Amino acid sequence: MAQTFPSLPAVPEHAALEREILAWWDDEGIFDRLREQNRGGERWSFLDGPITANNPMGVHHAWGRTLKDVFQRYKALRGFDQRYQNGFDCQGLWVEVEVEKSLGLNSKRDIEEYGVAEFAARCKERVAEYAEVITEQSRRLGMWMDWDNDYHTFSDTNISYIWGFLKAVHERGWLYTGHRATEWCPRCGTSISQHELFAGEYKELEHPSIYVRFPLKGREDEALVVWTTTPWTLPANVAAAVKPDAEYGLRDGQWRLALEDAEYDRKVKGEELVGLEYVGPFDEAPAQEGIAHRVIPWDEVVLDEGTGIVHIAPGAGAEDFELSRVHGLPVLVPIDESGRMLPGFGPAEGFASDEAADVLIEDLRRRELLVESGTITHRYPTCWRCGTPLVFRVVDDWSIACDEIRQPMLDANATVKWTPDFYSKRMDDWLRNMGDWNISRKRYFGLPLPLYPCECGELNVIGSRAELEERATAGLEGLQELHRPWVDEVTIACAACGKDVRRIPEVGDAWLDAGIVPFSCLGWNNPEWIEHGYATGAAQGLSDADLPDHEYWEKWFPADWISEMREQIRLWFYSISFMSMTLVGRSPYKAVLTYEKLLDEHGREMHRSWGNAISADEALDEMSADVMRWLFCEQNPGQNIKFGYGPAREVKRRLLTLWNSAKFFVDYANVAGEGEPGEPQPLDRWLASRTEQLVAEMTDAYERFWTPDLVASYESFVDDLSNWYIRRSRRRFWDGDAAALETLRTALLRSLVVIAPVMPLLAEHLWRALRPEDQPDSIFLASWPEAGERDEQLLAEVGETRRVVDLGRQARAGSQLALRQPLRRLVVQGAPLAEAHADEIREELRVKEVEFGDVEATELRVKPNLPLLGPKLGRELGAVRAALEAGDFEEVNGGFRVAGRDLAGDEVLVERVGKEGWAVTHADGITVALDTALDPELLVEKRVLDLIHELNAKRKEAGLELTDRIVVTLPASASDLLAHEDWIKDEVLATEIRADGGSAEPEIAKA
RNA sequence: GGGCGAUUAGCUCAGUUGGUUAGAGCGCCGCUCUGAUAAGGCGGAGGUCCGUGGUUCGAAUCCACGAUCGCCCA
Repeated sequence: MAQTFPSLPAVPEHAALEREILAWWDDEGIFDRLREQNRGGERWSFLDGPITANNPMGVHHAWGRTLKDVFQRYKALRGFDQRYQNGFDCQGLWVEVEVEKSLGLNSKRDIEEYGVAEFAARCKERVAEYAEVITEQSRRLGMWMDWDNDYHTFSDTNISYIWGFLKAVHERGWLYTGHRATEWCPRCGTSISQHELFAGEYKELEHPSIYVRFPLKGREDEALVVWTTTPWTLPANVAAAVKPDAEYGLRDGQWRLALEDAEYDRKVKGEELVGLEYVGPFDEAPAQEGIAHRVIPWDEVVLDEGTGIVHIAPGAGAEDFELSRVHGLPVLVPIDESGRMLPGFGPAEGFASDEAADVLIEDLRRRELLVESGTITHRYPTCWRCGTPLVFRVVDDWSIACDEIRQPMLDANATVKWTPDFYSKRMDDWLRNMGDWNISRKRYFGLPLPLYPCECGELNVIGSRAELEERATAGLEGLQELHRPWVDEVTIACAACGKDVRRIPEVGDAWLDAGIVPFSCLGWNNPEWIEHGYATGAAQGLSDADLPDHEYWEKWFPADWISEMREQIRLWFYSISFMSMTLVGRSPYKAVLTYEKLLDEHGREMHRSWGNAISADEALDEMSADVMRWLFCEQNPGQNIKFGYGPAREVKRRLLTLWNSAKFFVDYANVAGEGEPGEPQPLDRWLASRTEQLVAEMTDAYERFWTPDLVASYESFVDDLSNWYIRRSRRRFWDGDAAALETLRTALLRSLVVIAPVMPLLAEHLWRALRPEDQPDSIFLASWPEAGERDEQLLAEVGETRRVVDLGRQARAGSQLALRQPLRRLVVQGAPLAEAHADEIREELRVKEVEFGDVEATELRVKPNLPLLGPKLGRELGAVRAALEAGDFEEVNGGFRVAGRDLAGDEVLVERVGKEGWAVTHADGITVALDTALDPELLVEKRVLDLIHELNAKRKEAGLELTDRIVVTLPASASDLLAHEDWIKDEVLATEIRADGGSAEPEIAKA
């Protein structure tokens, strides 16, 4: 081996070597070369779900991005042509809120005063800034993507494709508008969806707690008493609900739920109150004009708080709204988007809903309708973005009816291969339960919904930018991009009556933006390829992405594989599937890898305020990219990962074994120079087979998208490599045996290729240190090592041999005899495969002789071979087992007679225990017996070995090189050891040994 | 209320088609090897395999019911 290798430091400096490799990849254009190499090969279509370009990436993103990169790298090593387009999610409320924060804007009114055009510019700048940050972090993680060709969901191209989808939806008759009761954030001025509600906090808040009289009509001096903590909802009251089967009592002119031990003037069932009319609390307000207030029945009336009579305001409560549908009640919405009382709603108009309380209470008191007034502290939901307490509103929303697409989506899901597979059931469950898709948001920087309803009743839906330009009657000249405010200036002619119509002001749900990606990025229905055609509108200047033609879409749709976290079942997986099923009736993906949530290493959520959050930058610096990737790959994706520096330290230590093995090779290969190749050994063939086994296991795990098996297989391989092959072969390396070195190097190189997708940087570094000159300079340009033939017999033999050695070590440990004490004999029974490896067992256990045969032990232990005897004996097995355990059996020519049955030799497992003067151990049917008798020769050899050990320790202490020769001076008392002079010289690289030393200790000097 | 997961050593987790004494890593204690190792090896302590029933010759594993935790839906 003429090559010399750059020496490796004792431990890897991960962060430094990673930066070096990243820079080298850039300098050499390795990624470009890889794509060039695979161009035109078989396709493997990956589709990247967009990451929100709104903040730096978090460690939880790094998990997903690691998985994506692992499988793209694997497929690339196998020569697949792939798309590497990264995606950024660019518009919607997430971006708006961050921009508002940075600008100090506090409401929609603030935004409008700031200027919607200016605001859009700031949003765009924020996206550009964080797209760059995330890109840099992703590169640092080792992710290979086509970074200048990202797709941005706010491009006009993307928007135009979504318009096409919405038009298709409308043509199918699925698009409708309607009322909806929703939690509402008065600061953000938009509704809070259910999942956003859970993301927010319930805070302990103090609110008014008041009891109000509702005088009954036609019953002088009788009134219902209701309780509320939201006085601002009273001007919207239209009904009062009672529980029909509960008892109510009248006392002092007030109807309330009847208490058991109280006296009343009259008691009735709730149902008797139903239908009564009453005077509402703010009947004089214009909004209340013409409203008949009556008592309605409701089984869900809460009886353990309040008065058992519930004030119903369908425009200000979810349950109230539902009741309004059942009972045909009018819906009055008393507050505007910012939570202010609307004109016409009584004395507090113009006040914010929480500030209205005092005014309203005072007004009620003046009119003698107030029974009681106090405060209550309770848990109340707040906005997850800004912490503002939420209110209820009924709003107009646009939705897509989903009943017709439900079954097709379920059918499509049945064709998808999910990993882990139980997520498939979750997707089914979501699809079976999914409600209509609410697509409108009352905000600014988002997808402009292309809906132009006309007074004449026609709903015009524009299907593309081109169509907009065609039908526009004004406003086109200022249309710099398909965003507000510019797009709002464009009017079109109504298709039905020809009148000018305007767009609705709403923007779209961000999942429309992401869901169209399988079409917009791949050029669906696009007649000709447009260079940089994706970099339109707000995306201009941020990306060079082309808009490919339809032929391209045919090639790359559907995706062979996608991977995102489990939330995406009801988000991205759902939206791309919905849109694909609508447009082309096919699932947009064939296989999915989904993963759970990232927690800190103790299993708590990461929170900046708890001090347990780890940023991606910090993690990349402190634990390094490879180690992070290793942690992510080690994790079962179906379970939450506990991520932190503790687990990272463990990984670093385990990677050290690989490093040490590589370093061992480098050190000895350099010393050996052009050493003579020694005889090929069975152990070499074993390592080659073991490597093929690794390749097969790894290939299988990649094909199953199951990363934990990658890590497990690799760690087990490295353990075998280091603790069996290298340790067993050290003497050959010392001798510079080229066959051993080459065997080790081949195994290292092949194993590095198969682990490279998991830890690309370290693998590349070691590849570069070890690669033969005729191999590619980057590991990623090497090809996948197709698993070759392996000698299963040999693998089994070595497995059994190691088993015997383990048992032998246990026997030695039990006998208190140090391993440096040579022994005469080891007898092995029940391990026929190990027989060919007797020499290795002899060396490992330092015995003179290994004998395969019967251990003549004083006691036999016989156990039933259950897989055989279980089915055969059935219920009788218990008796046989008990008899064997009790020792109640006799040996009959190779088999055993027990409990009246004859058992053949293979139907039992025989172990032998206890023998005078022998140390015996057994497991799994293997028994080893170690002769512990010592004799003078063995005792001297023990002293020689002790001496060798001592001298080598001194060499190390003195800092001698591996090749330095020494002169040894022994104390005179050790002169008898000179009988083994040559042996000692050989082991400690001595040129001379004298036994005339005056000191009690042996001494060494450099020769 | 319905659906989907999880529950195994102090901690983090494996556990194949149901099979003999349920494993690994970390941590703790003791011993030990070393011409690569900051490592490695061996042993020890540490287990109600969430619980209760059932199927079976045999259950951590399969079935039923329940508990706790997490997620989704209502």
